[in-house]
Amino acid sequence: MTVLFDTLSGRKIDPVRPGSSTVGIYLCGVTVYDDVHIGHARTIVVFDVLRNHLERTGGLSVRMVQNFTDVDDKIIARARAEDTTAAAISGRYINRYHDELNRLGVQRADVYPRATEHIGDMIHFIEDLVRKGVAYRSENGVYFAVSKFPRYGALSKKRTDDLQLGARVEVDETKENPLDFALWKFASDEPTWDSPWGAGRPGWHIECSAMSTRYLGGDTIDVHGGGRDLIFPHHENEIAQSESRMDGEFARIWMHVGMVTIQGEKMSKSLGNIRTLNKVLHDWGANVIRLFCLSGHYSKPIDYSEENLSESLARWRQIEACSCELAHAARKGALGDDAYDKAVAATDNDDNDNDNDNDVSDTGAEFDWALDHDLNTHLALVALMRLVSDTNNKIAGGTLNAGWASRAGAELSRMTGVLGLTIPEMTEEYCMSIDAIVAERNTLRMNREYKRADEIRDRLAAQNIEILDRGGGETVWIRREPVCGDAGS
RNA sequence: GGUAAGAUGGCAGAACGGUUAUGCGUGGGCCUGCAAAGCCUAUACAAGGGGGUUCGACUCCCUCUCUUACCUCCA
Repeated sequence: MTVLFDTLSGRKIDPVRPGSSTVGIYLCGVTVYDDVHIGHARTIVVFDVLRNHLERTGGLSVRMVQNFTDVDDKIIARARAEDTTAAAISGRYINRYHDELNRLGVQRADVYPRATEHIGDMIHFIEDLVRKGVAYRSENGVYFAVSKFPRYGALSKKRTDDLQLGARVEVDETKENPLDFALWKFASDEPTWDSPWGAGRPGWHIECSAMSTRYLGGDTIDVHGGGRDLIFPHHENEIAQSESRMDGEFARIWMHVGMVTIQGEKMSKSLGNIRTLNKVLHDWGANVIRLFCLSGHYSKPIDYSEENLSESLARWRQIEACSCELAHAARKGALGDDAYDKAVAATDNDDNDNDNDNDVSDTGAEFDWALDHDLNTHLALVALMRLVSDTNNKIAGGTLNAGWASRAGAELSRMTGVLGLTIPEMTEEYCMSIDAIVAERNTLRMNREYKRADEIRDRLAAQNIEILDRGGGETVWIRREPVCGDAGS
């Protein structure tokens, strides 16, 4: 059973309802007026892993909905600045979003609803709220009356009194209460939509309430999440408006992902410390970024730094090497190297003979256990790395046999699959061609023609193939994913 | 000013009321034609300060200090 920490109740809750085999997840996506950055990416990667874990390990069917906010003052401002339309701006960034997240290895959501395509739903939603007497029309728009929702502040653990005292915003005198938030804003400049109250645009929060209702069955959502910074006011307001309308619980679990920081400070436009996903992807590659995003618990901040990324790179290098080692051992077994396996079996008997098989499944269980417990990816990574180091131990001890290699190989690819890491596929032909070159080099080495042997090694290195010479004339090669490394970020 | 979260060994970062986290780094060794990778071994008094609860606390409670986030758009 998987449990996730719910921000609202402070408890760990099973995202799966009793008797159900499906989980509905709504992830608050991005406002598409600029490039996606590593902070957005972390949130999305976390939810991607959650989804993989529920689907692959839990055998559940996950419905993933992620919105695009494509109507917003910033989009409009940007459109003006570029002398184009808001739709052109949002379209451009949505395309980039898909392209970059695809490169990051993120599985596509089932639906990507856009605010502008659901104006009708939002209007109906607001009408219901007005009818219920929790929303009112004023000079500048239609507002939600926070005073009509006693639980307001429950998610962000704020009392409405405190909020009023601390308000730094300029108070809009036309509102009944400074905390009231806009459901519909009157506007005359494009883009606008007609509504029963007048032409204008929807407020920000209403889109998520309307679209999550539409795409996740209209009942209580299983998991609703996003970045920590959305807790207030965005999610708080969503709860207020949605629960006022449906008279029930809006979401069973509120899951919030910590910020990505730069030297301890939140990444933000105003500080000018944004690292775009595009750039980071170019510098480190998808696997290293994902390992970085998963290196700490999702609820805590992680610091984007050269050191931290390098550590993730080192981890990735080990995983890569392990995968090639296992493939190598499995190939050798497949070729019927009986003498080899027998020799290994003999060695195996010396120490704790048959606990080898258990090691693999134990490590797999440890991995699953970690993810089951509030998606503890850090601990899951520890399990993954243990499989790597167990393999290395066997290699060093000369006890790596084909059977273990194939089991460990399968487990490794299962784990990396859940984490969304991609080890490049290698065709049989490719492996054989590299094997042939390696054999040629080994012949040269036996003849002490080291200079020519080193040339071959260099040539392979240029193709990102690393050569590991082992005793007994055995050589293993490892395919490396090229990574630029971060040049002085 | 209000609210919340957090302070773990050189760095990163978990779990847990009593047992080695783990990884990176660093020293030494093994392996190699040389490398690289890996293995072995060593290294770390670890728990922000002060109280308390307990047979026993890094883990629970109080307090102080500091950090970050949120209170405006924000993943």
